[in-house]
Amino acid sequence: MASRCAEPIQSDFPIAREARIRQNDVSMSSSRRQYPFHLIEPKWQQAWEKQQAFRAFNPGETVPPEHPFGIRHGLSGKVADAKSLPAKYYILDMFPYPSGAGLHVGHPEGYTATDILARYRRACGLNVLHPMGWDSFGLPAEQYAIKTGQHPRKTTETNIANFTRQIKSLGFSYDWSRELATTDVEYFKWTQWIFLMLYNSWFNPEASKAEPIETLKFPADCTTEEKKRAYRDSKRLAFVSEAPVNWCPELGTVLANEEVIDGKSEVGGFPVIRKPMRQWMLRITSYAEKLLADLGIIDWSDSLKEMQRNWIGRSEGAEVDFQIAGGAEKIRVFTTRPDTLFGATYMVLSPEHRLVPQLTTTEQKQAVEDYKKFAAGKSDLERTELAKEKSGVFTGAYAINPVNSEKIPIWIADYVLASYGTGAIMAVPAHDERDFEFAKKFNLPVVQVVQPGDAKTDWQGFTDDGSAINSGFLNGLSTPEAKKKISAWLEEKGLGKKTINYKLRDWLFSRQRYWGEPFPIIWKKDAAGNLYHEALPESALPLLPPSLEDYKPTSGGEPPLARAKDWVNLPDGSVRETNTMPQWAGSCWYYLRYLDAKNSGAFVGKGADNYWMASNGKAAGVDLYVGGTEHAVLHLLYARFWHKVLFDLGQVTTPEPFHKLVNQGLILGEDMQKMSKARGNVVNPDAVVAEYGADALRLYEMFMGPLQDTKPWNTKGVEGVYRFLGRAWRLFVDEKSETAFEQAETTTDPSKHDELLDLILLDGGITEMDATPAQLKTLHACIKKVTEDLDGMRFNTAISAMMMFINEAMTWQTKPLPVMKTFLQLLAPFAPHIAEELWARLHSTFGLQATSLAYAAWPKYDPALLVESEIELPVQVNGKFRDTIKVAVDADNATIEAAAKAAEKAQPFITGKTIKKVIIVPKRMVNLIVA
RNA sequence: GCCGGUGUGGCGAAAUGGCAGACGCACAGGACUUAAAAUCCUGGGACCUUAAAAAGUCGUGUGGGUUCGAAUCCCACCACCGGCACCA
Repeated sequence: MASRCAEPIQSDFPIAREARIRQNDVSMSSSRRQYPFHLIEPKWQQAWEKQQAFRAFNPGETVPPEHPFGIRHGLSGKVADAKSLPAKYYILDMFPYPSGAGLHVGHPEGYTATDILARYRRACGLNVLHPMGWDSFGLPAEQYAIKTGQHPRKTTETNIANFTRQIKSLGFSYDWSRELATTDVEYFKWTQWIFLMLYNSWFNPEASKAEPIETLKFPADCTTEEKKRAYRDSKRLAFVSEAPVNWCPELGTVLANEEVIDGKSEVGGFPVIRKPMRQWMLRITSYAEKLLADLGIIDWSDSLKEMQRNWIGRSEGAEVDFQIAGGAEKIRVFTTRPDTLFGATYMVLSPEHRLVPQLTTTEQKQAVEDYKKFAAGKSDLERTELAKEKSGVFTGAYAINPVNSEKIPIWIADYVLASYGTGAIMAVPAHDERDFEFAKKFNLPVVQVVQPGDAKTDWQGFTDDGSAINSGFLNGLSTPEAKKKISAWLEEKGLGKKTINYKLRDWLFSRQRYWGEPFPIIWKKDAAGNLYHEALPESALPLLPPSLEDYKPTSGGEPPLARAKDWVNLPDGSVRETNTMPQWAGSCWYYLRYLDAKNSGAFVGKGADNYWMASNGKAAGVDLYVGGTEHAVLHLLYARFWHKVLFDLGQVTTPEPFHKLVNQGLILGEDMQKMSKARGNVVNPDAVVAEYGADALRLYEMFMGPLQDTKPWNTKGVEGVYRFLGRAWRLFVDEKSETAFEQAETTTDPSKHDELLDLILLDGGITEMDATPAQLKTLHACIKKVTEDLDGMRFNTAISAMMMFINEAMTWQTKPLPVMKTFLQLLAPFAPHIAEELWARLHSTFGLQATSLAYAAWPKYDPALLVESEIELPVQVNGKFRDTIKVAVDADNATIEAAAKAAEKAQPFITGKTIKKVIIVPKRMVNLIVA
């Protein structure tokens, strides 16, 4: 605090002057720091960086002399092999997109949680890999380039520099030597390389895995080179498809299904329309079954697994062929209810179905054409909005129901999707809500074929299981039995077979953008003048994008890359692919690159993959992955898919990338609304760090509540944990160090900081005396709670345990050195700067050798110290709490019963009554049951 | 509509079958101070009673159930949040 006036005041004038000065003092002292975090935090951040304290070592790498990891584990020089290293722990954050807006308080929430655990596991003796990087391709930098002409790389670099500064100011223990950006040439070279792996592979259904394209056998009719090429191209995991895609005019690009929400783009919320285009697709549908099944071997939340399950959307049923009346063709439908076949009174094809033109009768031709136009013109958004009202037209044609030879009309309607199943359905209006609605609107017949178990239930629109009626040889069978019988019957007659369908669609993988990875693909013409594609050789990688003056799509609607004529057109007449990959490409495998970030010969070295991804006894893959829930069906599904392809091709050793995954909850603004610029409720971490320090921000974000929960920000809450840190500081530091504080407050010269810190002295109450049993008990209770809570990721309650320790320790006259040291170890993962500072001071003051707290072995609690000789037991009468009694911890039931019956406050409730029963739960409570 | 989650003081929360509300915020009172800030101490779910307390009653979204005993387990309902949504 600034000096108080000790001199007697002499005259009126100086009084006024003094008052003015004091007023200044007030405003200054209101921002008086609890402790000099502004000196401590940069100091330790620099120390860690200089020491490379958090560098993780791969087998074969060299541990520098004096490195704290080497000291802890007795390692120096070259690490011979994985066996000479301690067990690994790979803890990963979802890397951020470095936006121009900078870090948001939501980022440090997950990052702090992982940092605490990384530091904890390091203290426990594990070799911890904790990396950070940048998901730096993406639209905003490109849009800025279109507006200003500034190259997206420039914008990206500026933003990365800002993110780096912000993240480093929070003291996270990342291994920065492994930093990567998806826009690095040396990184996206390998993204392109993995694309070539996909391109050069096919999914062998017999082996149920991806294999090199060379293993694909050609069918007999593939006689020419052209036919063989076409056959191969139809089987590749990366293939070209001319199909209706999600086109977003506003963004000027196509989007994947996962990027379209309610008919609008996930980014920006712009309308999306269906448009047929030639696009690159990845055959993720081949992996639907594995992606579903392997959810069983990973430790993710049920809700997240459920989201992926729903997205994959597996459903079991049968395909059934319907003969067209008077025609040669058959229409194949998919149904999950083959047992209702007798109730199929009409059929519906999607308007785009390939048989529609040929089976439409002349009379209906105009109506069908008009309807097709109407349906095609609808945007996805309109389709959803109009979903309530069914529409469709009759084709004039009929089909034959194979079970009863009935002639049933064939309609087209847009409630039948071309892209699911076979694009055609048999309609059973009695037992399907949509068919029922359609039948009502167009007066089509409804035939009941399932009897509900409960006679009171209306059979119209009854979609549950029941028993079959009006169904010939199925009559009387329960729905599951009927399904089995009809499936067998269909297979026997060659009319159909059991099938599994998925909602999951192949992944639309190309974008009409500049700021993404170019495809390593060129297009050529064959003798007949048909275009075909060819991959560039690995030696041509990285394929760099051309430099452009203008980043807009061409006036002809071609992607921006098409503007670079010299780049597109090759001397031999072939042309380059001008689409680029989506932002997801880079994020699909970054966790693998961290394992071996500098490898120039492979996307990841075998040894590195083996060591970091191998099972650590419990799990294989990334041990813990923390990030937001917004990637549930995007990044997390795509990355699993790529990983499985790489696994099948022998490129990685684990079938799943992320063993345990935790979603941190959203942080809302103080007004309980989602933080947004428009609402003006965004909290800037820089401002919080400037006012309270990084340790306080970290601690507050963890103290707010459970990591997974959504919770509102409250600046007063930051002050609360900040005060706690201040109390911790004052527990260690002599109050006479005030002078140094005051100077530290006013000094802006950083070269004075060390000097000022040297003036701060330890509290005289800290001694080398032995701790009292009570002190040991307080400490060990805290060790136990913090350790268990860290294992369970319950950071909020771990912090409250440390608060209790501090509250108790503040009453101590003497503070035993070992107790104080151990407490700092518990605090270190949460608030590493203050803990390191006090740790170093304790050691130097007592003439001890200090190694970085970051690698000090995690303390163990001694259960013997926590044993109570006497315990308090609640006494209940008829289940209601009445009193507590004190008994010896090992008291027998008779003693407890006697004590309970004698409990003073229980007397009014038991005197004059008979005790029928006594329930004693050892060490928990006594319940007296009276009549 | 379907799937998943959540519901506890003025607020963030704790307790996962055994003393509801730990820890923190906000608030109130006190100490220190000429004063304030900071710090330290004390208090606190509601109701009833009281000078004050003690005692008592009620209390974890609502209604029922299981149990000696329920915030916790079961059934039904309500509200909010997230996801999916014509997927046959």
